[in-house]
Amino acid sequence: MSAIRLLVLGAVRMHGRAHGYQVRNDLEYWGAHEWSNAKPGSIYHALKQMAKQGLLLAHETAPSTAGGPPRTEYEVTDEGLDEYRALLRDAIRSYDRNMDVLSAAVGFIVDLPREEAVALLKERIEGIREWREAVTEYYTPEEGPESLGHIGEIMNLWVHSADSGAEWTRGLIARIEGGAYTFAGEGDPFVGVLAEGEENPYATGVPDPGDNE
Amino acid sequence: MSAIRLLVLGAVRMHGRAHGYQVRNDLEYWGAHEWSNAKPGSIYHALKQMAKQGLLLAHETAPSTAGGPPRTEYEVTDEGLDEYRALLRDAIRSYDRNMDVLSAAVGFIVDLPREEAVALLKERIEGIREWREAVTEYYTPEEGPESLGHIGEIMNLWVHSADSGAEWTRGLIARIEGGAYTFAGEGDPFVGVLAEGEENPYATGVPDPGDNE
DNA sequence: ACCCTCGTAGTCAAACTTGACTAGTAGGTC
DNA sequence: GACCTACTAGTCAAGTTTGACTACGAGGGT
Repeated sequence: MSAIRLLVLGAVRMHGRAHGYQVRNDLEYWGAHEWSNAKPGSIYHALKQMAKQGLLLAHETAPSTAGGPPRTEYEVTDEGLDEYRALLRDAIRSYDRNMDVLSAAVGFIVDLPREEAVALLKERIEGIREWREAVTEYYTPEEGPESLGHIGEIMNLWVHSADSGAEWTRGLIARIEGGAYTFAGEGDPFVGVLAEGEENPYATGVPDPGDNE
Repeated sequence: MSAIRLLVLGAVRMHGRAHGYQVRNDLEYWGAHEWSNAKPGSIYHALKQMAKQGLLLAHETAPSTAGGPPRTEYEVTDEGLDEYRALLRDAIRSYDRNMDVLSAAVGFIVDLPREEAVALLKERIEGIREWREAVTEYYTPEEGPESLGHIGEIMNLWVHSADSGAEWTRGLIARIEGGAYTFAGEGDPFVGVLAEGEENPYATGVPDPGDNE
């Protein structure tokens, strides 16, 4: 599962009502193009698809205030809200070796109560531990680890990265338990979207962090 | 870019001539289903696509030795070999935040001369360093890092993971420079595919390393 | 003889992703 | 006043990925 649905649902929800271009700008503001496949086509596709599935409600709107083609505005339905929360919880809880989903979820984590966030992160650590154990046991041949040759380096890479992920998760838990950030039901929520007309302070023109692909 | 083309080219090349099911088995043997999108559909699609592009040569074959539908065997063309090497070098050199490509490349790294492997890995470290610098500088707001709120945790996650990737890379360089493994032109290459009829010692039946998605 | 399962080899439709393209308005400038 | 660029908002075809499905034969049980 890619992160795009979670990102789009989260963005629309923060606005209450948003059109595709607004979502696009928010994702750029969040830097999501750096760590997820949040390209225009994917965003518009996700909006239409989720509208078809009843997760979003589409409103046709007049041809826009300042130039350009007519736009469609979307609102999250009750069903969409359930889906959003399910995706969010799943993304935090489960270790799936692709960080885009986790990154998106971290951006929305304050939508959960503080205790639940911590509990989910602890589930995550446990999942990493289990995964690590299964993999190291499974890929340890009887003739000793050397019989794998350089192939063992692949497992080494994955285990290394799992350990690093667990360490980061433990750090985040500590900060959250230490009272950092404002979670659900703790007062004014953090505002993470651009208001209509507001410009992205991190927008293009700044040296691109070098996609050396 | 996904890892599937590199994996498929590499698998076919190791056999000299292989049909889709063989490639499929090799990838399972390598554990690629754990760390890449190597599903049957993707593999057969990649084979057909690369045949159409002239990277592979397709041979229609008699309806198989032991049951089942007729199969198509593939061979890597000269053009395909160039592509294979280009993909391999690129995958090692460039930091693209998705480990499946790197994992695949590590599996084939001994196809390169030892010095080149080390040089490419050093390029990789340099790329990570540049990426890290650009990102930390870019996403540090003037009002101090606290103004980002919990959003800063996303950057924290990515930087943490980049550092971990660099550390792993340094470790691998050290092992290679220390003489580990057998590289191109250093004698009998490591055999990493299943012979016809050979069974996968790591095959299913073993507890699945828990895809908690 | 019949059924059931397993292994072999692959196809296919539906969904998703990508990158290039369209189309309209505003604003500057020569 | 004609042209050029930038911004707004989105569409589209081509390519890729997914997960479920097909079809065939061998082997074993009853």
